[in-house]
Amino acid sequence: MNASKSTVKSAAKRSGMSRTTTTRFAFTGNRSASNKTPREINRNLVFNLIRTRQPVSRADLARLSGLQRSTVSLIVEILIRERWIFEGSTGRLPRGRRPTFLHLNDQRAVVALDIHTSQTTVAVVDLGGKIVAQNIVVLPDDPRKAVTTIVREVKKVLAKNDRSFDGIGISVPGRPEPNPGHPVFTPRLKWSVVDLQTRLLRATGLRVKMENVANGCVLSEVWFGDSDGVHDLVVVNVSEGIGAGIFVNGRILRGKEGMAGEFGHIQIESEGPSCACGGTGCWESFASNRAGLRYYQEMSGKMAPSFEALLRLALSGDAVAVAAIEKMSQYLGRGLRMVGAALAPTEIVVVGEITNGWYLFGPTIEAEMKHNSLPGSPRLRPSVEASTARLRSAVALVMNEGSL
Amino acid sequence: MNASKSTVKSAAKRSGMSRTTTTRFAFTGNRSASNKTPREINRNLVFNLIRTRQPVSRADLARLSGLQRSTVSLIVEILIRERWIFEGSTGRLPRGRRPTFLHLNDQRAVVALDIHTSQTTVAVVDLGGKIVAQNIVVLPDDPRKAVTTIVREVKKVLAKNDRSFDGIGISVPGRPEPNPGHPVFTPRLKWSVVDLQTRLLRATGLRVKMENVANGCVLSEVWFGDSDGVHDLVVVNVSEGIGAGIFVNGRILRGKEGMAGEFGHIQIESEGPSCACGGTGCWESFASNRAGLRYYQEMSGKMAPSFEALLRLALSGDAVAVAAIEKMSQYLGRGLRMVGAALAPTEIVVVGEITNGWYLFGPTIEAEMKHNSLPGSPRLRPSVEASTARLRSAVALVMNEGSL
DNA sequence: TTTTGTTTGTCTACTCGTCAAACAAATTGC
DNA sequence: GCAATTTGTTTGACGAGTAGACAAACAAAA
Repeated sequence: MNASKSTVKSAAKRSGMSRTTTTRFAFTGNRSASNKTPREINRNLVFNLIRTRQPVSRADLARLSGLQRSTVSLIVEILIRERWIFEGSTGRLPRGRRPTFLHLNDQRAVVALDIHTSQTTVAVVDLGGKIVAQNIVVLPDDPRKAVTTIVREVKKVLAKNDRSFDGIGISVPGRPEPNPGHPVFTPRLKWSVVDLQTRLLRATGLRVKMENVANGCVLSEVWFGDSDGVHDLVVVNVSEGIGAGIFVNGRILRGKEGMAGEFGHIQIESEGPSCACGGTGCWESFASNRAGLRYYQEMSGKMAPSFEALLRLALSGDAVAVAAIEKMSQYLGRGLRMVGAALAPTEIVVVGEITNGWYLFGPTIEAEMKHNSLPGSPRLRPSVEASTARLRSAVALVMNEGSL
Repeated sequence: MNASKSTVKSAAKRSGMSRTTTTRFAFTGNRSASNKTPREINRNLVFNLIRTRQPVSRADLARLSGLQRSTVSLIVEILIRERWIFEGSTGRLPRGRRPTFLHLNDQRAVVALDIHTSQTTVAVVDLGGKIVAQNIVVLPDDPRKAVTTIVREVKKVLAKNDRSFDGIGISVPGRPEPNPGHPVFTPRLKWSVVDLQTRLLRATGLRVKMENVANGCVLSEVWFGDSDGVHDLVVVNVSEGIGAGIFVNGRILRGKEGMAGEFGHIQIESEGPSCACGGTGCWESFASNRAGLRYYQEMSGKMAPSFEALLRLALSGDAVAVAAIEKMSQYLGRGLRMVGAALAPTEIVVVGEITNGWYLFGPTIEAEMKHNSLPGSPRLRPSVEASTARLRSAVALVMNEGSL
């Protein structure tokens, strides 16, 4: 009704005035915030700081977070009551009153499963990412027996380790999108991950979370990596196939039905070997471990028993093995350039067996990646201890509510 | 010190108990929240609801947002005081007391610039996305004069339109990452966008924001599109080159130095025409408008004056023109399959001249995209009125604080 | 016309959570 | 022993959302 009141006379002159209203609008999602919201946010913040900086005092937390000491104290009290952390000693000593140091409660742990096509690692990982126990199991061929074996091993490890278990985190090849109704894409497994999930839940009563290998490594990197301000990161997993985990804007990019990051099935040549996905010329048929094995066979006429064996050959000086992996590395680099152009992450981390020969093939991969690349080309580095990363991801999987 | 108190006896048994603690942890960024944070979030929420649902009553807003009516009233009071909205009439009438309807204040507006290599559109767009005035300017070749011309036209449009202007939003080809120190990537422009930015700021005193064309279209789609729950969206801009704007997890994916989405420079064949980026076999050298023109020349020996002309030829039945654009469409589809595999968005929107011939070439593009694609293949559609989308993006650019 | 039921928007009391400042406790240096 | 420094807690003020009561406004039925 009083719209006439808001008539503006001279637009150009008024423009200066309208700038006094500094507030603008952003998309903050479509969930409303209550007066409990700040506590939720700050609780997360404080917990993550304790996780990454432990041992740490309340005063330190206040300085790191920007919150008042009193607020930090209240939040810490809750975290202690809920057994996420506890008070302990040892740490940097300041001049004045001795601080009480806070530690992550490493009595809390998760069961971690790192599933490969043939073997599976069952482990216990504590809240701080330490691998407390570890057990490699070779699975039987029969799908039913495979699942039963895993369940048995999990129960064994639960009984043996006297901890408070929060859940089970599983790393699988493929895309086990957890939303109901959505299909599960795990072409390399002979048995059903959904089946495993329900049977584990029934057998243990624990929450079970599954995740793609590459996404898992991303979570590990983000939770346990020493880099603080990780905002962009792509993990490329090179094994039998190639898949990527994409971390941008503080979250994993999942995409429809969890299929984001399937760079391995992007066609990089119109002609090429046919791929399991039905297409031809997919990146992974040029740059995966299986491609390396194929090149070796083509070059030498002989067949290497496994990629690990081929890599050992190359590292011990076999020229043909080197040439085969070199060719694979070139294609790897070319594909990584594609990843860089698509996403422009600050960093690409390569996970897979080839990282064991990084000093030999890393330069080739990187050179090919940087060749003719656009500005903003990412840093490239091999993952340190991929197995650890995959197991550690279980902690993040089970604990993580939001950015899962 | 009292860590002994937290020792847990039987892990397997206790696991059930630990589930009572339902709260988990997420990454919520590293900024702490104050007790003003909920207001900030809810203010955004309410404003966006008014923007998309106007005219709308306070009671409706409460229902839509999940907030209490009293809370909504307080927020609305602020928004009215700050002149973002005003009370008016007309709207759906319920049984009981007549509601007061809230409208966006369409006296507030921005100047929108849609810059192409040769011509530029200067427009006034109000808060609701309505294009109030529009003026197409052909720029002189001389870089300095080009910038001067734009500044002059902006001043003219400011003087002519009696509104309260909040800023200037500019859509440019290239990647004008606004962070200081970062390089600006606009290879198709002969003059400096940074120069334009500072001169516009000095001449008008208004805030100036620049954005890549594709990202701009994303913003338009998200701000003014009728789809509510847009969470994944990729806009692929096909003109002289090819670039994509990526919207995931409620934000634009920018990447290092704003370079994310440069799919056009991904190599899809190892052999092919050399590209401006220095590489060979880039997608855009097979699927951009310029590729279409090249195909036509190769097929007919004749040269079409522009892609628009070529498209007109095709639409009027010229078989060679159809064949040329058909070939371009096949490559376009193949590249879109790549975009789908990389990001798995729910929807891909194509922007560019070719959308004017969608009924002819759309099916080819879509068929090629779906061919051998993975599960979770995206929907594909042409953008309606690309020029409008680009101009409207100015509003989002100027108003948007967070997801810019 | 009157009555009844519905809907809107405001008001008030209450709760939650952060902040700021004061304060006590603990520790080092002089 | 005393001052300076640092930690962690306590207290009150303030901002913000919730829940429920309330009056006003209106439509439909009596």
